[in-house]
Amino acid sequence: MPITSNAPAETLPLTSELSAGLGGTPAFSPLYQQIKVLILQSLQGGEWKPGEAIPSEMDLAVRFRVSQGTVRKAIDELAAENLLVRRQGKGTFVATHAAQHVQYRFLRLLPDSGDASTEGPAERRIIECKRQRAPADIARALGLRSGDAVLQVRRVLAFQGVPTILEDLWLPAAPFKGLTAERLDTYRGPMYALFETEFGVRMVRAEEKIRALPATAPATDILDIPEGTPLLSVERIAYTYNDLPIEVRRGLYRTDTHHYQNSLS
Amino acid sequence: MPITSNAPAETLPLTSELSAGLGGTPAFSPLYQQIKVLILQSLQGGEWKPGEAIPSEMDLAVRFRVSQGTVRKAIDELAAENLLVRRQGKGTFVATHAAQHVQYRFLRLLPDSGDASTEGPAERRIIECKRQRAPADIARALGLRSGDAVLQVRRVLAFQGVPTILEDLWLPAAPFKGLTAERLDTYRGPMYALFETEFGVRMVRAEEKIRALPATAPATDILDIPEGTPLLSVERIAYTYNDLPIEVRRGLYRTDTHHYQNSLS
DNA sequence: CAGTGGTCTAGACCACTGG
DNA sequence: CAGTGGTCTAGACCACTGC
Repeated sequence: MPITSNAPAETLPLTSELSAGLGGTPAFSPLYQQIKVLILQSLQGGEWKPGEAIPSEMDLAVRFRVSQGTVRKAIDELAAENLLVRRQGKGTFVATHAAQHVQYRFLRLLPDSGDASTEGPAERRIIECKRQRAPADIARALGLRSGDAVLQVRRVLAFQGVPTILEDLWLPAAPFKGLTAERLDTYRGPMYALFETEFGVRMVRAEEKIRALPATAPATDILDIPEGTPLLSVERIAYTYNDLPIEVRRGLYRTDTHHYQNSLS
Repeated sequence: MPITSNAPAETLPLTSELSAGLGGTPAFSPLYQQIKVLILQSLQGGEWKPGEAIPSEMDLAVRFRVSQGTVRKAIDELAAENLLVRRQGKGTFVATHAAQHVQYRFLRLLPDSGDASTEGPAERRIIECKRQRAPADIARALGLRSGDAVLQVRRVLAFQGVPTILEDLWLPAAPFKGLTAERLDTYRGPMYALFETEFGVRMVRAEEKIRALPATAPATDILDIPEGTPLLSVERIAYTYNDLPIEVRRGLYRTDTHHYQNSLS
């Protein structure tokens, strides 16, 4: 047990300290959970960047003054949450939205026949990217004060020439200072990969609310469909480390040749 | 290592035997994976029924002649797949669709405001349950020959008096022999729980394809909505053990007061 | 209090990767 | 070949449950 450590290790994980809170719940936290938090902090602080390898399990065990098995369990959980990727014989790497074998990790829309690979990459077009005051609902979702500055992006995704997705995004202006339509247009690769490399913001997980809605004003033109055509409305809130909401995205999906795929278990 | 076992243990897990396949791939399989398969077979064979406790880790370790840690890792994975449920201090239990704190584990439709608990349980009405020959697409999805007998069930779910979901189900007739509208009507609890207790069929996972469609003939009447109203079309294939498809379900969801909720990571 | 799952360790060995 | 993650073991101890 690393409890008796006196040499300056790192941030000493101490079960006893954590347990010694105020009256309430004992708040017992296993060692590996504490290690997990420490690793998380290093990820968050940018000590290891997306795509890079983190130190080996043995190195981390020495650094945190615990056994390899304990580090292992911490990494196991982080890998299960898709924050880290293990590769036998090579190392453990920080997950990234770039250079993954799937183009868009959070996009669940697939072509009805054949697989996505036969379809080729989506064609993207940025319609606008402007700075504005946050509407009340967006501010609430992002944890901002109503009226705080946000960036709004509108874009279209097309598959094989057919415009299929119209999306509006809202991002807090502060962390994304300098984001322009030009930059979005010229970047090759997923938008979330650009966010990682340019702004150090990594999208970790997201929640989506899905509804069926009739097509109205701007969507009918942009997606070239008759008014009232049923569309899939996908409202996403994406979170970065520490469950901090960092993006609101509202998408309208045509589902005449594609479908939203979901796995339940 | 249990390789040298000569006393009749159970079904001796032998890495070497598995590796000794034909030329092709070496097909190395860790011990814990082999234990996992053995546990899976016991689940499948009904040795432990849904809701029951399986033997303790130590008992299983003795039975399979491996260490507790190896059994533990096998159970960990089965628990991660929602086939088993661990309860500290009590034991490990076979997962069940009955008596879970969520009413329908596979239903992702939630009320827009408030949580599902404030809404109360769904009211259910069976419209029909008939035996027929499988249409080609259903037969294909279920791995049957076209024309094989299937049961078709049509039902409506209503929330607070508002009919919201119209569902059609197809089940292979053989395993569900004796299923009637009467039985479905009188059963209290999720339909999947009835399938477990009455027919020994446990739904393990499912895939859903989601689209937006305009309401047409039967749905307009049953859900009491105008023709053309956008509805969420949810096509589900549910699988039992061994990835065997066992149910096709086509649902039409009203999403004016509810939404389909999904988590991405 | 006994029995269960949960944590932690230490050490041995295996499988995979790349130089 | 060395270095990495992956497997397996054995044993000690902890936390939770229910009798």
